[in-house]
Amino acid sequence: MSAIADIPPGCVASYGQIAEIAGVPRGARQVGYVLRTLPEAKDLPWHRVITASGKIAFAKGSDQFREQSRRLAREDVEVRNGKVDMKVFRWQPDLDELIWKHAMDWEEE
DNA sequence: CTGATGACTATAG
DNA sequence: CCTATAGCCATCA
Repeated sequence: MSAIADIPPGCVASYGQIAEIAGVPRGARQVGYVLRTLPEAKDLPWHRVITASGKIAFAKGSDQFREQSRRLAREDVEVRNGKVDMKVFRWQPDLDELIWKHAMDWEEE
């Protein structure tokens, strides 16, 4: 089970958050491990996974760092100085359903 | 089995 | 904001 695949475009989630959703309350490091040994052919949105403080988990300037920033920027996620504004881009699983619901309401009006 | 490692996190100074 | 510390836990040598 990879909760990572459920992260919608334009949002990010922390390693701990992913772990929790996946049913592993303290598996933040394991999530990192999984991503590290990730098969490329999976098409998993690994770039939407960042640290709890909103920072990209790579060293600024590294290839991976640039790759992730680029992918995020492309998903309309604003990356400033290697960090993402969690208050704005943090993914909240329930939010999906809410937005969906509201979308329905809007259509009715 | 034991100890080191790391795409982590929370807390304290 | 940054460093130090201490938990955390699957994987590996």
